[in-house]
Amino acid sequence: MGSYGTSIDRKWQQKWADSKLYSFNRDKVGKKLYCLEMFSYPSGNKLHLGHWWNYGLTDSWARMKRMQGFEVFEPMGFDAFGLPAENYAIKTGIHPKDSTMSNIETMERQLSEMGAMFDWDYEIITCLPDYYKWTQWLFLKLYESGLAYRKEAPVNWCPSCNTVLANEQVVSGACERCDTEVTKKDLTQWFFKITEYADELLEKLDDINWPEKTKIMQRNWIGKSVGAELTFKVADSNREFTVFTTRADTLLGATYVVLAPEHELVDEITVPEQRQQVSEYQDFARKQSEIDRLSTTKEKTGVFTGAYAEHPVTADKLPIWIADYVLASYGTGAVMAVPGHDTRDHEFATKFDMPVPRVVKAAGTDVDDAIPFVEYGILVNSGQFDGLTSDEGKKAIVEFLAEKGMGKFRTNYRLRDWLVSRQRYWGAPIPVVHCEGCGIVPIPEKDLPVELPYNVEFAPDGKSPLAKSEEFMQTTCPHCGGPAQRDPDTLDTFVCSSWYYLRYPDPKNSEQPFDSEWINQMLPVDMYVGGPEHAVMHLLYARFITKALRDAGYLRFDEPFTNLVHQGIILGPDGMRMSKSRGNVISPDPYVNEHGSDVLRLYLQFGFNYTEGGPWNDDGVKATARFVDRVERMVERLGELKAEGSGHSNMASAEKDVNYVRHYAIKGITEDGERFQFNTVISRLMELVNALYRYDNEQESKNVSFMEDVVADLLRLMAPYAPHFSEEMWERMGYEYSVFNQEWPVHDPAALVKDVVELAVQVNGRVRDKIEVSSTASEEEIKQAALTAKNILPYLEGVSVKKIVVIPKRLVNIVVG
RNA sequence: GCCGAAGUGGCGGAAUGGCAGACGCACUUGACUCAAAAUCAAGCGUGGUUUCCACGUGUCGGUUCGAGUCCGACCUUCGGCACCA
Repeated sequence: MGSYGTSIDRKWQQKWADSKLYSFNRDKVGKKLYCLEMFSYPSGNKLHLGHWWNYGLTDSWARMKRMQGFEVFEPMGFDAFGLPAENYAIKTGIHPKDSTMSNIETMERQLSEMGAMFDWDYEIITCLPDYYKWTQWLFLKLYESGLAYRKEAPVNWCPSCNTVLANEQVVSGACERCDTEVTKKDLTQWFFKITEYADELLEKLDDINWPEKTKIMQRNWIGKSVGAELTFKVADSNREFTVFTTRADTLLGATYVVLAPEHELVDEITVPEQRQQVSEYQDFARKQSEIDRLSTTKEKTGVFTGAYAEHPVTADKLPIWIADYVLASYGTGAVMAVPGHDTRDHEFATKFDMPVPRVVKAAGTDVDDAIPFVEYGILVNSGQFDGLTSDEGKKAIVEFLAEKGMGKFRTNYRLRDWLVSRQRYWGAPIPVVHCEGCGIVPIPEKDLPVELPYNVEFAPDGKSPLAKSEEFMQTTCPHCGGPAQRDPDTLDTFVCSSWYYLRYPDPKNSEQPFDSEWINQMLPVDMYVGGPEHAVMHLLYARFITKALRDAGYLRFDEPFTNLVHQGIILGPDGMRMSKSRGNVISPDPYVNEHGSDVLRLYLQFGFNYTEGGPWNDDGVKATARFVDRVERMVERLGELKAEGSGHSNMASAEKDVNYVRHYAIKGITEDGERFQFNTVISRLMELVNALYRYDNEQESKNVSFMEDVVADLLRLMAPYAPHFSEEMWERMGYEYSVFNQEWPVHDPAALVKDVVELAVQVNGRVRDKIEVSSTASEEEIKQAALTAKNILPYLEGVSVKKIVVIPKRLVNIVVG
């Protein structure tokens, strides 16, 4: 057994700390590389393998960058507000602050044992007043910019617990605590106007180096659609409503209209005889989740209101229905139904026995094809618009209505404004007061933070916990000095995490959230690494906040994260997501204690694909422990050989072979490490070690100084991936501290040129023989060698050669027929 | 349901459209050992008539001299769906 283990981990962790090896040198900001890992949420009491997977492996990437000459900034902190701590408090009576701070302490210890380059001088914890003071400041800036506003919005409501539920707490339509059926309730809540930035959020995706799939998801989430808003009058009434449509060309095919069950007009227009049915249907819709409502396979439902709308062109009477497939939150909450040309409308009309006229036909056909026909084509049965193409028709119809003030072109987004109010305790208080005389009054910046009181009642009883704290609620109006009440809600924790990357480089600043001059040098983040579960929401919110602060004059860059990588997810051994309730959470501690931190790190790197993850299985941990021992034995062996003092100094073919593997490894490790492909990095290290062993075993007389050069390169290459161990070996080789101050090796292309290369020879795509040719052979020489290869000749008898494809250094394919 | 991915030996996983299975695990055999462990060496996709041949990357079809890789349809699993973070 080798000597590597936790005592070597401790030794180097201590030395790194004492020598401040990883302290960020502000004078070198010109060479800065801001490497950020999504910070941890301290809900469980311990770090699990998923954290290691994210932080440990990204740290290896950052270490390589450091050796390549970058001044690496790699901070760590905690996203400490949130629902789980509050639920835990309701269950156990332990205060969220106490449980959170104690979890953080444990996690800090475990993170130190990982041996990452975190500079703890820059730690941030979002639930502490010196951080959330600035989260509140952010709210005020958005408010000043007109980007924060209040409106009514529904929340999940449990009538039995009398409380607001998170989506997570609703289990198949029922409250997770008491199993009562969950309904919706409207509350006035704060929103951030992210939709104002919809276009920029869409366009600037082109400028950032993110996984393409993430960009696609964001594009789809924003969901830009270009269309028109058309106005319909309610018959025999002075009321009217607008619909959003991308297919104004099909307007003449509209046979009815549908309002969302929540649409404000529904109660006003419903005729008495339909009232009961309508209100029952509204209840039904209220209990459904949005995902259910958007299902395209479930049977369509809906109810007639008894009222009619006037068709804006023909003045025909169109029945007004309500149906759950129309959402209040998208477009105008109302649609014109064109069953001949829309799949959902078609299903609905068929079910309720309504006519299905056709107003668009495929260009160049007389016979109509599928119904509904959802493609573009030529307008028919559309009166004055007949014969126009769909594109021309859209334009003509909207312009025709626009003249009458009943239509306009309009772009609509699927993206909705960001609801930031939470009726919970464990979050940053919203920094406004409600004054009877002055209305909503923001707290002046100098009075921040609005501190979260420690003593409150968490029990769910229909009120925000803060609303029950008199001491917190009663205050004076900063404007008129009269009595006022604080806002009892707290901010969504996504607000805390939407700007933390701006605080990290300047975390102790008590005058401002950050020094703009400094932050404009340190940002944007050069590499951001976190889970794919954050592909849309967190990343979109952070991008929005960056843009909002830029426009408020605090930042000079447009995008917060230049490069992004998503690590995959390490599942429990059962293939399910690790969770306390499933009892499949794997702790890194036993592995660290038994084998040392680096063995776990190496195994995670070697055993999985970083962007895919997979179920945990520790069968291979022993293998990486063995690899580490193998390297240690090679270092010892080299010591013996040096002591013997024998050997030679030639670079003969045996040395050249080792040198090839060495430079192949340097090239591969540099390239694969760069793109987070750690499993092949470790493979290349193993191949290099295997080559050294083969050389040592097979060569009677060895070139010891050459071997030492190779081992030195091996340790440099291995250092990012096994930092404690490599540092120890580096010291044992008698080299100067620290291996992390060494320059990253660069491969020599000449060492990778082979004199003779082997080519596969195929006949009609099947490998039939192999030939060896000089690496400088011409295409003609290669063809001749292939055509005369021993095993090829039988395949050429009685057929003619039609074509020969030569792929240099790979293969020759002889096509015969 | 919608959006986005992924499916390769007994297992983890490699493969700029170019010899599928690198590197490991497990297993088998040999060396060393009184023995075991450790270590070292060799073998290891399936089938067959075994210097060779056929088959083989979720399923079916297509493009190509050549497809794990590109295209179309489908199946399964995973991530997200706006109050878990």
